[in-house]
Amino acid sequence: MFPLNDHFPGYESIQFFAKRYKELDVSALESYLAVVRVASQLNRGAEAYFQRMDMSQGRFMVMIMLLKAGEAGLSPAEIAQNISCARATVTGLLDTLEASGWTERHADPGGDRRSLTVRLTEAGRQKLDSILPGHYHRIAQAMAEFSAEERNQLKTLIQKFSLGLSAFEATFSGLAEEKNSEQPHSKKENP
Amino acid sequence: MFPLNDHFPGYESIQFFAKRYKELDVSALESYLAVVRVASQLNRGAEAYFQRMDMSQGRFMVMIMLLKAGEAGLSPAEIAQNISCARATVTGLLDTLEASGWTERHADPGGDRRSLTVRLTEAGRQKLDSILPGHYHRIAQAMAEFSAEERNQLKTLIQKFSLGLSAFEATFSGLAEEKNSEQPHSKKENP
DNA sequence: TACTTATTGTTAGTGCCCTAACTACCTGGA
DNA sequence: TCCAGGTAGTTAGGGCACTAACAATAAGTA
Repeated sequence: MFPLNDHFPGYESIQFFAKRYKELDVSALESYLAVVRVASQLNRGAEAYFQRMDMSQGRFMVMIMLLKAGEAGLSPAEIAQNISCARATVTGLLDTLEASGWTERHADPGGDRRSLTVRLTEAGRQKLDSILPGHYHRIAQAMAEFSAEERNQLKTLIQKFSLGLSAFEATFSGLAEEKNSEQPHSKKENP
Repeated sequence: MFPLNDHFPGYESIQFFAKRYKELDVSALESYLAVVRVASQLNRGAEAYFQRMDMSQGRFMVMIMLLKAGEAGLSPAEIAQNISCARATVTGLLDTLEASGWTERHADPGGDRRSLTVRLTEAGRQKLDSILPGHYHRIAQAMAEFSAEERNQLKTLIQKFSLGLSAFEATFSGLAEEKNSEQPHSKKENP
């Protein structure tokens, strides 16, 4: 009923590709695909939830950051860095958020006339109060069957996986790009 | 150097939110965020790799499915189902793939004049041969430090997590939608 | 057989995020 | 002091995947 997608990379399927490509490490691919699959499921689920709340993942992340920043606020550039997206993307997100009345742009109190300070409005805080409990509930439910030890194991293994990925990416993007300051895409982390 | 994004949901950050929202299950959220973070990293990495190869994740998945299908080919509707995307999306992907000469649409041999059969061309197969070894190499590298047992643990825990997610989604999307045949979004699974 | 209902692939239009290119502004060395 | 070079936010334009609606065709039923 809800098997996201059973067709795809089932065991026989992996065998098929393993025969054709000797670089394929079967058990590595199995774990990898399991993670990818859950990633997709996660993303889909979150997107659906946020959509029901008249919200998007990107806008949500901005609001989360601003809630945490409090009165001090954040500049668009800081937001972009924190949620790992392009500055231009933040402009768009803020336009939408501001149209809804959930954030405000103010002149930088520090006197840099290029810079802005963005703050959550009271309405914005209330919006988050209407979204976050359900969000956290979803997450708690998803992990309900996990023992404390399992949670730790999962976290640890995933982090190790992340390290493995990073290390590898680093080696060869290091050659090609070397110095590519403006950090591009990536995204999707929501407390 | 490559910490994707350290700013975001660090431990102190979670405490901050835990104070504000009692629904928040700290250890659940920690594991959840670890997965989400890796998901993002994964996606970003794959996207970067495919882009370098003049390819996109969606088009790649279509080609993978077609390679597996062989001479029999697949209809656009089947492709959509297999990779969990909308039929309209497949139309677009096939337009692009066809323009590159990697796939072809043929009249359905079964005689259903609504339906098409899509097949990989020889050039398409060669394209895959130029992409997949690197792709599998990436994956093998990422998992290189994992013992057989760790790979299994990771896979098992992730699958359990997936089940937890599904079970929960099912309960309340069951109420609202009930009968929403045309399966929408989701995506991102590539062997 | 005629009629209703379902399915196929496509088009049109939307949202989100990206890159590239700008203007305005700041900063640090000749 | 002046000016070369960096940084802030924005605009313009593109890619990809989605939904909604469509015409053509198939299948099920009275």
